[in-house]
Amino acid sequence: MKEYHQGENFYQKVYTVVSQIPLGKVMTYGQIARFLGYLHAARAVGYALHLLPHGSSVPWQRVINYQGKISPRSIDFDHATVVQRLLLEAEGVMFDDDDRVDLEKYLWNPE
DNA sequence: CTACTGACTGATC
DNA sequence: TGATCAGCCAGTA
Repeated sequence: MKEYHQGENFYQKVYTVVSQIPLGKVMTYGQIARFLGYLHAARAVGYALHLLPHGSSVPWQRVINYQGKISPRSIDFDHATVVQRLLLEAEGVMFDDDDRVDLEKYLWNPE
């Protein structure tokens, strides 16, 4: 039996990886997907985080896109994106003039 | 089961 | 360097 859609297992893996991102470090959606064995499941990773409730112990703010920028989710109510940047800055992550972070410096590579 | 969407990425223009 | 198109995975209609 093939198990193409991992379902909740996939989400759990995403949460587990994100939870292991050290403070002051960040990861990209694609990197997480590849780490889990999915080469192009970056969108699914973002979906998993989007389902994450507030108050969760998962540091969702440390997950950004490959450009090093925070992905906009709602043009109408993007308060979360602002909060995400503030949280990262509070952790020591510096944003440049283009609102991007230096992935070469802050990207965390899981073992 | 098919179609569309979404916190993405990589290739092309 | 910046915008556009297509591909991929999971979820919902």
